[in-house]
Amino acid sequence: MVEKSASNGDGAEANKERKGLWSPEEDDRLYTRITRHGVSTWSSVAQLAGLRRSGKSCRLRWMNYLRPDLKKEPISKREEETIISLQKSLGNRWSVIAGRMPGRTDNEIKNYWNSRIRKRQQNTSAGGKDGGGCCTKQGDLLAVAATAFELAPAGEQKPVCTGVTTEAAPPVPARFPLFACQLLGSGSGGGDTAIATAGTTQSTITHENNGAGSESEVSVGEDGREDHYYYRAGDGADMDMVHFLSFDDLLDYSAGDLLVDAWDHSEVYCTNSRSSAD
DNA sequence: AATGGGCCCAACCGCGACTTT
DNA sequence: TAAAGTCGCGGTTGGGCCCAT
Repeated sequence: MVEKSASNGDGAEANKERKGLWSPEEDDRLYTRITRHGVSTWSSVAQLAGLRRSGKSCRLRWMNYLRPDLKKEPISKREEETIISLQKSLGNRWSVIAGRMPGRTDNEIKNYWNSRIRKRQQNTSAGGKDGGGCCTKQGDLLAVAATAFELAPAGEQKPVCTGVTTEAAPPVPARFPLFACQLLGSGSGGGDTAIATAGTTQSTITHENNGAGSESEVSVGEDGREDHYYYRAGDGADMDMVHFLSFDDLLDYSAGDLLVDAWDHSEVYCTNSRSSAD
């Protein structure tokens, strides 16, 4: 870093903006100022706290280190899986990813990604191809669900489903970053599951009840109404257009409406007037 | 014990978006 | 409407730690 010592010399240097690592005294000043008086603008915080730091630097220090709600423990395996799945669907939108992971900062996640996951994936991609895009295997779906469950802030981790049929499948979290659905179309589509992350336009659909565990390309798009997406099977697939909703929408339902298996959402659709077919 | 390389992570930089004047 | 100020984001840098040699 630019400088290591907390205290500079006097004179001209005294008015110069400080850079580099923060001293405990600076941390204390900033923390005290913000917890007592809040933030109007970051540049004023720097001034009023008596810090020779830019507002930008103060903001960064607070957001990445001093904020009381930050988790101090290392990123867990499940959190890592969350990062991987969210990065797949959202790209390098670290602040959005961090928003889904309470207690974690964008900088922390970005660093973690750059220093560990990306390198690991680079190594493994030398061997086998990672198809990219969305999850295509039931195991992946469950893994994503498991990690997503961890996303929910403690107060929101209310199990909303019963009758989970597989030990690996957790309850649907209160806030789930993904879209998921069970096809309602007639014929063999009825037992299919689909999952896609918000904002994606392509995914795959996994057939479970036609015996083969095969997959079809599907497209995801908005049907013109708010928070309302459709799934359309690709060429050759034997299913109709279906509606599905984000798990965030599940918050709109009373507990009684949500007594569904994590991977059997048909009841949700049945009770969701907004998602009825046109 | 010395040293060189790799890794981690705190912090800076540049830029675009947004807000205020 | 334009300019200035501010914020927030993603990319990058570089110091320090750890470990193998």
